[in-house]
Amino acid sequence: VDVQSGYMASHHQGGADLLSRIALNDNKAGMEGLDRDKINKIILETSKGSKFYENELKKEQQVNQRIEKMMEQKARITKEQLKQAQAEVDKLTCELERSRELGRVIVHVDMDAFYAAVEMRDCPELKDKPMAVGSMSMLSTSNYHARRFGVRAAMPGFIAKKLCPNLVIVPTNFDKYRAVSAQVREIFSEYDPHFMPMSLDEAYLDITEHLEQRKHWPETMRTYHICDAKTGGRGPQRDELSPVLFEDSPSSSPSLSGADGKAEVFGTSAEEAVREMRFRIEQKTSLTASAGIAPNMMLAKVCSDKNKPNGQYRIPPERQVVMEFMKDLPVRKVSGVGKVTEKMLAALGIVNCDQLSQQMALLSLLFSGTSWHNFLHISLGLGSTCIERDSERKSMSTERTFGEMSDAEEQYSLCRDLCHDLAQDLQREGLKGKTVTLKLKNVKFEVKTRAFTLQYAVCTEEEIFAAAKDLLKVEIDSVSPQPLKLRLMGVRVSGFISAEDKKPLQRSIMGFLQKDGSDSGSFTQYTTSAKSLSNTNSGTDTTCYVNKPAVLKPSFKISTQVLQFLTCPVCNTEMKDVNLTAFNNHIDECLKGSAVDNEPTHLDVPKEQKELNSKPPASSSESRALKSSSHDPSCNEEKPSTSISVPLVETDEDGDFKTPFFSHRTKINGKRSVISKKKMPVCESSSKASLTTTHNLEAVTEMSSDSKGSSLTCPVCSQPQSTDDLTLFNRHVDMCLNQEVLLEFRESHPPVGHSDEPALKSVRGQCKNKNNNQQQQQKRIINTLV
DNA sequence: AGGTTAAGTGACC
DNA sequence: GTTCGGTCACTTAACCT
Repeated sequence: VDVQSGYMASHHQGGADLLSRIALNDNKAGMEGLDRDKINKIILETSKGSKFYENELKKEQQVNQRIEKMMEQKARITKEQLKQAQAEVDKLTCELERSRELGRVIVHVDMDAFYAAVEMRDCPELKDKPMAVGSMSMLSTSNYHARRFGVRAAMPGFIAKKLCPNLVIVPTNFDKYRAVSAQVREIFSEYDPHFMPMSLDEAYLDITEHLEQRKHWPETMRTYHICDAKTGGRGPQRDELSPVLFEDSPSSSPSLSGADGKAEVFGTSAEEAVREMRFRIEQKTSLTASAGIAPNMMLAKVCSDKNKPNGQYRIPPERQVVMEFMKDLPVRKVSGVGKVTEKMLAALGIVNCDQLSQQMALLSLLFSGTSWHNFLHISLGLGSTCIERDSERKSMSTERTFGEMSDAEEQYSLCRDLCHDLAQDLQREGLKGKTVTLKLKNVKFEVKTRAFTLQYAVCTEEEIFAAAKDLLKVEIDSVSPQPLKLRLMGVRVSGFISAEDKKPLQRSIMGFLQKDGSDSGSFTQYTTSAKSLSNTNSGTDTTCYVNKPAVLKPSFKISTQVLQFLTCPVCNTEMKDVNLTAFNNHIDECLKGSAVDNEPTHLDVPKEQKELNSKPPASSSESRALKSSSHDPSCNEEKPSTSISVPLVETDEDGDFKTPFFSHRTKINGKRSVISKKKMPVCESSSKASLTTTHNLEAVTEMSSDSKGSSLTCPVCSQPQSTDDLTLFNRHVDMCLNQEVLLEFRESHPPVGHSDEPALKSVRGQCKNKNNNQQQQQKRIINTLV
């Protein structure tokens, strides 16, 4: 009879409830009115006894224990506490209410069953068959026909086959999805040049400005013609307008008779603009999309699901309507509330958002600040109202699942492969990180992560492997003489040196180069790897490299600004009209080259510059990349401001799978703005990050500077500096450099990163301030390297 | 007080 | 017969200094 009822109910259901994480999740569109019991029975029978199933049971019990703890905690809450909590909640509610923003028109667009729809479009035979995209072990998505059988995304193919023996499973074809995605994004950018893609098939738009202008548009600008199969250009024979998603799928353009040449005029309202956008998407790609229109992202996201597929829904910007909408909304529908949160809330008798708002005081006592603040936002129908697309990537990883692997040699070998792949990805984006994490999943599906934070940022295969291998060794040793029986291994690098950390170094080098010291702040260095640079004159790799560094990931903007008459501090060559990136590259190369005993290649900057300026190579893949980039709205903000045409291309291998994900929730809590606005005071950032000039210098610098930054030692003259002020310190370093001590410095400190033992010396120099544990690990790594 | 580490949740398909 | 993914961000809790 009270809030406990939900919990009690689940307790008494016994077995059935124990499987809440295995049972069919019919949260998604197209899954209504299914015979859940029958489907769940099949899923259960197929899963039962498997290692996966056993592990899910274990996790389920862990969640149940969490809930029990929570209930105990709840029992200890006094009326007094509750009252006080309520006051706090009320106060915050007031503030939030005061700052409620209803003025923006936010749209969330989501392609319907995207991968499946693409495959159906390109293979008409699939049209009226239940099909899914993926493999026997995992499905990415399914068409609506298959959903009727309970087949859905994230379901293993073999179970799907049990549910639907006639299911056709098509392997994924990401290149195709990326291409279609690019088409769709072109349309998005016309309604909001700053739209935020969340994945290949999904994006948020702020169409407030568009609507403002649209009001004054003549009808001709809002008129779109239906294109038939011949004039459509895109796509194969289209006997129908779009793939059949659902038998009763609403026709997307009811006013069209289907006759060629017919046109439709769209109105000026938000609904009409979005309907127009969806119409154009369908015309262009033969695929349908659904959309939600609301005053904030959280609501827009919920709305886009409401009339899926091929529909849209709008919440007008009125508080009353918003609250009315939220009242009956199940919490699970909100992005960020997953099955565990759902279950925890259900234990407290909270299923919909109305109940959520009723229990806020209690929740504030049971959950962490961030959690209950998030709940409060949801219960008030609040969400982020500004769409920021830029944000810095926090980590990069790669992992692989495979058949049982017990042989240690094989495991090390795989580990190296992973490091190799990861290093490539990191270098493609010019990232270096300090923390290396190894992820292992054994044959019982138990996941372990083991991390180690180095004193310096790394990005090469050797460096990453040196750490990862060691972490792996510890795990292997811990179970020996039994072997580790793995089914997955992954490697991650995080703790990237941030743009803020890099800036002072640019100031430093700019101060060195331009004695007046004007400007500088806007430059962000592109840290390249010694490895990729060493290939500079060795063929395809080079061209690729030169043309690709402009991958537009948030943390990484290349300055293409032209600086006139730069003089290389190493070889003294004067370079004209070189952008900073090329210049940095040159210096790296020079430093390396002179240490390795000058190969002539590293001085070949004019050639590199020529390549930068010249037309892109004719290689088909690259011209494709260029073409798409010229339309890619993501390039907008970072367009080069100069005559040098460095193509700004999104990585064409990883595309949006690596688009950083930020839920509305993150933003609500203010974290996002904190992150993006945060300007770390220079003094607080660790010394090494701030005083490096290029990454080649960086490692050397670390050797001589104390890891905790209590005293700073000049990397050039090796004299400890009395100041803690990094600006002053940088100035000193600049001066030192100016005095051409550099040459001497270079001879006594051969740059690292080119030999077989990367950064070994810098590791050695760093151990002092570490605790024992880390010291030991560090030593192990050193041994490994040696 | 703040960084690291480990584990888990949630998101996308 | 066998078979349950890959990538990223965030939170939390425990631990360490």
